[in-house]
Amino acid sequence: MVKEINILEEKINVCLDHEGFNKKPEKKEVREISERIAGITTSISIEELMKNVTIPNARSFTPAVFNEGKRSNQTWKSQQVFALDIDSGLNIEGALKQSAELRVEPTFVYSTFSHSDENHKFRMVYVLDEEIQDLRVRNVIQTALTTLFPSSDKNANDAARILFGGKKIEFVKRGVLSVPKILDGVVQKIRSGSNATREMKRFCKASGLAYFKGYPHYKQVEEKDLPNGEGNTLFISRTKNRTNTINYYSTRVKNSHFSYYLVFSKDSFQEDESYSLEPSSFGEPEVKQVRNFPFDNLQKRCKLYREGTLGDYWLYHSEMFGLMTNLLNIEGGKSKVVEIINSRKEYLTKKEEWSLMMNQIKKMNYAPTRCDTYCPFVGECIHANNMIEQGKLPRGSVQVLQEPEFEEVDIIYKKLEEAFEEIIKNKDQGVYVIKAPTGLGKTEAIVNLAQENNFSIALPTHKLKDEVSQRLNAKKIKHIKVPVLPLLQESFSEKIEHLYNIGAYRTVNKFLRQIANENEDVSNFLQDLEKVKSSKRELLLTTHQRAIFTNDDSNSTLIFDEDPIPSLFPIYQMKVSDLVFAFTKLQDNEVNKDVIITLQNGILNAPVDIVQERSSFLLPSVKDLEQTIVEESTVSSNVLGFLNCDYFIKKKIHNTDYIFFIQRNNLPLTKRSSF
DNA sequence: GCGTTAGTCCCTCCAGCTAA
DNA sequence: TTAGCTGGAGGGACTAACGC
Repeated sequence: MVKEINILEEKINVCLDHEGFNKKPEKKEVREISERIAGITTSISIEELMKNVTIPNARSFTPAVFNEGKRSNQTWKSQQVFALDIDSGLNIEGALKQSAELRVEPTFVYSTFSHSDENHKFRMVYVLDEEIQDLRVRNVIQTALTTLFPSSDKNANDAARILFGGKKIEFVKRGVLSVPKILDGVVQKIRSGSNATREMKRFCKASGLAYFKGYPHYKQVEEKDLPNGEGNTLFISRTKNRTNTINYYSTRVKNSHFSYYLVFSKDSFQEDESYSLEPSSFGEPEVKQVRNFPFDNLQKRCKLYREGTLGDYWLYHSEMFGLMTNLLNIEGGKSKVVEIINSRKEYLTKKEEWSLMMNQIKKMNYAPTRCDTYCPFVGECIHANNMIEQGKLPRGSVQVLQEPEFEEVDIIYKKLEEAFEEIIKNKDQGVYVIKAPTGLGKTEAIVNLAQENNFSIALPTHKLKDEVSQRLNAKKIKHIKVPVLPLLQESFSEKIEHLYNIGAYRTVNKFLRQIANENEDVSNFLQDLEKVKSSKRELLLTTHQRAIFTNDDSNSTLIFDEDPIPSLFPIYQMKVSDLVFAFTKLQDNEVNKDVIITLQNGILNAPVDIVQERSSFLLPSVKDLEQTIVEESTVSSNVLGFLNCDYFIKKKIHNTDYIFFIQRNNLPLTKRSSF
């Protein structure tokens, strides 16, 4: 929930006289006020200022504060309050109506002593969201305000001006203005009037701002997009460098206090005020439009865009601005903006204003506005940085959906050890899963746990198994480990590899027993394996594969170090032609012939890219088939694995049909597994 | 008022480059 | 290796300005 603050309670610095009047001060009194007022710098709330400058107090004040206690344009120090005197040509209602149209509304208005119902004479007081400390910027603001209200008194614009008290407060608005907002109002007013180019140049000359592509050169940007360096012609206002800021919130979302910069004409800082109307020497970086933008995606993912284009949601000025800065940076986005403008007939009155805004955004290369600075639905969706990224994430970029939560490594490690302890103590059978970040020290925790407990540790590879074995030895922890298949002569290893490839694991064991008689290494391997199988309540190191495929009763608890999912659900692929070839061999066996033919047709007729169920009722006895396939040396694919799978998918890669399938291996049912 | 011209917007296609 | 990105060319649709 956005917290609304009472702007009127915010304090500002002015020089406020201590003497009140019930009429305009006489010349002598004015001289006295003038001499003393610069020394009376006062920090006062807007509300108190309103009370102090009207009857019964009606004190005089200067919007500026001064150095050395001396009131002059040279000793001007800073200013947050600006005022316009209207003595003729405009009544209060008319002035307020114009202010509202241009979105440059005064914070309060008070009538002066010579005000009457027939002749409105009043002062419009504008409070800014920051204290201005650069005289050039102060002059820009004052010129902007007098441009917005040409009927205002031209003689009351100097920096050191004293403003007398008045009759009463005629209007209050709980709001403050920013420098870019005032300039936006000026641009809107000039652009919608006649002879816009001439008037824009005239304003630039009067304010000292550089003229850039038909506009005064100023831009509201995010901190990161601010130009580098600050020269004589460049004024940069960084949010963090501002003083006495008033953090206001609009009725919707936080959108105050953007950074901005102003570019002054080459000579405007010089004493003689000479002005060059050459185009601004400070160029705006060219921004390339995003191409191939999927507007469909944006339609699905962005409520503001969706409801905006359909006309379901009434867009406020700042929201339309935000939408435009995003869409106009996309190729084809202009049409979408036009679509939005035409989506509601009520927008017709705003058409011209929005068209001007569109031109300004394009000319000044406004960057896409961030969602969280203007979107009313920002809390309702998981959104990217801005609307463009919401529709299309550029290659190589990352969208952070949720900030990670960090915790001390030591604390997490302790939690990990406690989790292991709990599993070991808990005697209930089942699978326990521990999700811990990489590098936390899971293996270390397991090794520590092994000091006082017996269980089986399954590691992904023999290499890692040996590493853990070394760590256990270093801590003098007794353990046994499953042996590694010894290096065999080429003919043997080729045969074993072939058997593994076709999925004939049972036959591998059978074959090893056969050659054990002539090969001592294999004999030792089998003996070691037997020892492991018959061990009871000893710390055992094994591999994921061995742990899944071997039924031993060495320990009741099995801990998988690292994720065993790749071993539990291995993915295989093979050419359809290999499978069909294997099936033709299997058809020689009369018992399964019909089943195999049906299975083969199922695969050949399966559509590509769609997951297919491998009908389980067609399953022949894999055990019987293993012998047939093993005997057929020309079959080299994992046919047995396929006959064990539940689902497969056919894919066409470079005009060749492939079958992909996932095999499902079960965790040992008699153990408590944890990983 | 009408036809011509210039400019804008935006789409498609192509070729070459490059991040993943 | 490959999909995504970029720059550039070309062209259709539309609009504004201009000349007659």
